Parts: sequence; C-alpha cells; structure tokens
Amino acid sequence: MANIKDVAQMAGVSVATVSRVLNHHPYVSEDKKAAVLRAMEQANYNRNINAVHLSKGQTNLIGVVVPFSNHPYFGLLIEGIANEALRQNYKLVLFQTNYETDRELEALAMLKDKQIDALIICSRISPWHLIEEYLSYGPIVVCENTRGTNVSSTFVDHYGSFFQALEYLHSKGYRKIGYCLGREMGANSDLRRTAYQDFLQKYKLAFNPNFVFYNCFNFEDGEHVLNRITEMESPPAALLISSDQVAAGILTCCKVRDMAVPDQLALLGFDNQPIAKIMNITTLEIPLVEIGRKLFAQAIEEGISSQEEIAVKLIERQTV
Amino acid sequence: MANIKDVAQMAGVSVATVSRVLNHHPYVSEDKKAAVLRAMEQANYNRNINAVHLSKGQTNLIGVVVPFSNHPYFGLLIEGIANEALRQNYKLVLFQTNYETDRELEALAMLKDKQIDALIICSRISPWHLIEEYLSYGPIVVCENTRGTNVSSTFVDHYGSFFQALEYLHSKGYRKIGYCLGREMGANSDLRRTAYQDFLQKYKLAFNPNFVFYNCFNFEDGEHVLNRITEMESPPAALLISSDQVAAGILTCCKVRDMAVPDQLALLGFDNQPIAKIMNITTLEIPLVEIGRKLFAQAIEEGISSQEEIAVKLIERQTV
DNA sequence: TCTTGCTCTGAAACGCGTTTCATAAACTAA
DNA sequence: TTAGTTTATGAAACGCGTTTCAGAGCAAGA
Repeated sequence: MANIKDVAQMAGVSVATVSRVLNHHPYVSEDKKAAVLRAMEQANYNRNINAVHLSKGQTNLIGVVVPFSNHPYFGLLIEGIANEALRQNYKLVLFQTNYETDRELEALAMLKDKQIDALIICSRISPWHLIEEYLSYGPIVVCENTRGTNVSSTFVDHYGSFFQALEYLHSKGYRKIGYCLGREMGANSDLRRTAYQDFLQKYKLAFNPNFVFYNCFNFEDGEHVLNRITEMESPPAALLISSDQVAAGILTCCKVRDMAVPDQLALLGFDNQPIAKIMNITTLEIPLVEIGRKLFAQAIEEGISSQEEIAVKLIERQTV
Repeated sequence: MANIKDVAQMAGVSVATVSRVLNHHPYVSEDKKAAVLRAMEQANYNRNINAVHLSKGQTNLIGVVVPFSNHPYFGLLIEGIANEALRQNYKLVLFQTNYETDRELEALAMLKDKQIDALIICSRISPWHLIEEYLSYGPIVVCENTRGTNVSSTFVDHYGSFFQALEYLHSKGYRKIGYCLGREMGANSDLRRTAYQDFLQKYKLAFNPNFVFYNCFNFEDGEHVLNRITEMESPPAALLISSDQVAAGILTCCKVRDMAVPDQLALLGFDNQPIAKIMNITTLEIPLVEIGRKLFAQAIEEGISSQEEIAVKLIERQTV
C-alpha cells in the first residue's frame, strides 16, 4: 500500500506538498498539484485515516447517546444531528443505552480515549457528577438546562411548556387533568411533575395520584393508559401526554371503543410528530430536528460553551 | 498529557516494557509491572487510542449497515451483533441507511479508509458488483447466500422457509393464501416470490395479484393490509407475513373488527419476535440474535470466509 | 559441563500524515 | 529602488504506541 512518501517521490515533490494537495491548501502551484494528483492515481494511493487521526488529534467522530433509537422522538433528534454531521463531514457513533449505565459509560470511555471528538447525550441515566468527571476529556453536550455551567446544551423548558399546556387545558374549561410521562425518574420528569404540582396549587385543584401515568413511551402504551382510565369511577377529562406517539395510541383506542375525543377525553400531545398531524392531534411542537442540528453544532464548537433554550409552539388541532 | 515515554522514564523502564504492561504481555517481572502501574497512576496516563490504531492498523470498530434500526427485526439482529462485539472488545458504528444508496456508500468508504475493520451489511440496496469492489479493503459480511464466493455470510434460506410455510398452510387445508413482504425489490423478496410461484404451480393454484402485499414493515402497516382484505369480494383465507410485527398489527385489527382468527383469516408470521409470543401468533422462528452473533464472528474471523445457513423452526400457536 | 529453551528487557524501526519553520522567489506599494 | 507582502516549497519535528530483534540471565536436561 502506497503512502504519502511514495507519492511525494513519484511526483518529485516533498511530502509537505502532497499533504497540502490532500488538504486543499491554497499555496500549491498548478503543475505540482497536477503531478501529485497523477502520482496518487498511479500509485492507487489511499490516505491512512488513522495516521490523520493521530496527527490531528481528532477523529471526526461524534458520539450520540440515546436510550432508544427506535423511538420517533429520538429518531427525529438523530435525524437533525445526522444532517448537520453530514454537512460538516463528521460521522456518528450511536450509543443506544436502553438506560443501562454501562452503555453510557462506554460512550464516556470513548470520549476519554479520544476515539470520539465529542459526545452528545440526548437523555442520560448517570448522575450529573459522573458526567462532569468526563468534561475534561472533551466536549459533552446535553439536552437539559445547564445554565451556570460551562457545558453546552440545547433544551426545552419542560417546566414552562408543561405549565403552558396545563394553562391551555384549563382555559378550555378542563379541571380534571391527568398526565403521561416516560420515565418516572429523570431530570425532565422532575420538572414536569413540579409544573403539575404548581399548576394544581395555583388553581387550588386536588392532586389525584390516579391521574398520573408513567412508562408511556410507545404507541402501544396508550392502550394501558386507556384501560386504566376506563376502569376509573371518576376519570380525567383531559390528558397531557409527553409524546405524540402515546397520544396516538390512546386516540386509536378511543376510536375503537367509541369514546368521543375531545368530549369524553381531551388529548394534548407533545413533539408534533408526523403521526400527530395525520391523526389531527393537538400538540405542543418541539422542533426536534432543529434541536438535533444545534446539538451537533455545539458539539464541535470550539472553546466556548453555550446554552440554548428552545421555544415550543402550541398546534391546535382536534383533540382538545 | 503524559505519553508512554513519560511513563517509561518515571518507572525507570523502556517504552517496550510499558507497552507490554498495557497489553498484558506475560513476560514482565512483577516489580517492573508494579512500577509501571504506579507511574501510570501518578502521571494520570491515558493511552492515545489513535496511536494504537495507527500502529496496529486496525480500529476495533465494526460497521453495521441496517435500513432501519428501529425495526424489531434489525433490532434483534443488532442486539446479537452488539453482544458479541462487547465480548470481543469491539465497538460498533451503526449506519442506518433508510435504503438510501449514499448512506451505504458512506459505510463502504469507511471500510476503504480503514476507519472500520469490517462491515456487516444486514440488508443492502446497492447492487452486488458495487459491494464487490470494496471487498479488497476489508471483510464484508452479509445476510444472504454467498456460496461460491469468498464473502462470509449467515443467512436464512428464504426460498425454502417460505415454501415450507406455504406447505404448512396447505396441509392445514388453506388454498387461498396471500403474503405480505417488506420491500418489493431486494434479494430476499425475489426468493420469496419465486417460492410462492413454485408453490402455486405445484398445487395448480391460480395466481391472484390481490393476494400480494408490499411495504409491510411495521405494526401499523397491518391496518392497510386488513383494509384491503375487507374490501375484497374473495379475500385470502390465510396470510403468510414476513414479519411478526405486521402480523401483530393485522391480528389487532382483526380483534377490533371482530374477525375470527384463524377461522376467517389465518396468520402465519416470521421471526418469532417477543410480540408473537405475547399475542400467540403462529410463526416461523428465525434466531435473529444468534444470527447477529455469527455475523459478528464472521466479520472478525481472519483469513477464511464461511457461509452459514440458518434453519427456521415452525412455532405452532393459535393463528393458523 | 554444555546445550537448549525460557524469561525478561531495551533499542530501534515502524506505521503515516500534519504542521511549523526557514527560505526563496515573485509581486506590490511607497 | 526599497521595504513589505504574498506565494510556494521542502526539511524536520511531531503525534505515540507496537513490535521485532538482539541479547542477557537463568534453569532444566543431556
């Protein structure tokens, strides 16, 4: 396998000049450039990427940590990240953690080893102090409010948007409001729970633990929710659902059971996923693809750190 | 950042000895080994992985090409691959192609650049001759019959298993049999189509183009299938469905519409995914996790190439 | 006692592209 | 014409761990 030295010799130039041609450096005369290109062609030259990595001290690989890559929420996020990665000539290494600590640690270890230039954590399971330990090895970008730290992030104000959603339902006359979340634990869930409590307090509404549904991730989880609701003597009149996917599942079940939406049960989703549009679900749009783009940009941004809060937008359709 | 030289100096040994300690070479005396470990600790030494890659000429990274990582079929395959990768201390780079040629080419380019040691293609879109061009750069392992070539593969005899499934339905008395596939094009679809034609011929059954359903990938695609079937004057009595996921979707719809399974419509799935067990779907088990393991083993197996055919197993449950 | 064969260690070569520094030539502005 | 840029190019240093080769020391077997 020919290397840069061979090519240099064949073209009658120094390796530095070959390197310049390889990297499109402007200061190379046309004739030498042509000679180098010819030599590369002849020798069937292939740049040794590992030598480049060693020399540059970077790999153009960015790690992305997600709990599930199959979920539309993360799917859209990944899409945004991948778009930007392509544009900037980076590749992605995907870590699907299933919320297992070890998988997350693997990703952090790769950052430490400089096998990836930066790490984007879309949703974490590890405690924050553990993440912090790895900050010195390379940029880590997350999806939660990191204001006051030097960690970059792009995030949604989950407290504010949840509160906003509750206010909207309240303004529509709903008083018995329940909500569906994914994980019971986790930074975002905490924020939403707090928003809910504060909302109840504001309007002097009583807390009903039956109105809280956890482990709502996918379409099929909607059925479980509706099963519980139909068994209740005093069911909620509206549901705030942290994922359109689940909202769609609930809505589908409602149709099957001839439950009128929104009259018997109002549904307010989150994300504005494609399925929400198709099924006419009222939702709070979260521009996930755009968030993905920003996360990537932050991952490769040099020196500085930045925190960006993303606004959500209410999309009124027919389920509230 | 300390390097191996610094550590060697601190420990009073040569870099070779430090390298031996790092790589658990047996011939290092206990005291020197201890000294090296102490020095590494003190210097907060971190091995530069890119230097290792350059030196070894490999990266311990294996590329995995799938069309969708969110589909249970590929999810299980990936699980098997990932298990084995973990065991053998390799990392995976996942390429989700969405069946776009460019994404597949990206993966092949990384193989060419030796940024990955091998490539596992779970389902391809590129023509075979294009894949072949990259064989000289590193091992490529695929999921289709490559007997007679020097390409390693682990595959299911799709012709045989489809035929077997059709025979089973026939033996149960079904004559009007339809089938659902994913892609219309693709090596596996061709095989299955041929099996179907041959089956019809064998039993002198007429071909009905309405009994063929394409683009059946996910749970929700089951609804489309059933919609078409309910509109037919002369619907199929049994369906052979190339994914349990779709079979589950169809079965769910049947329940909603009070259609008796298998009396009004028999369903025979493929894969034996978890959902098939839960929903009691008769299916042909494909040991996807096991196939994943084998694919990975083949990817890192030195020198030789091997082709392994995997047997499927009929699991009789309650939908036929 | 002499081989033979381990065990242990270090020097040096190797993998290979990037980048800095020095230098020379060519050009521009004063 | 002189000073100051800009363009162009090569030598050499740099990033850093692995591996081969040679040799020393020591023990077991002949």
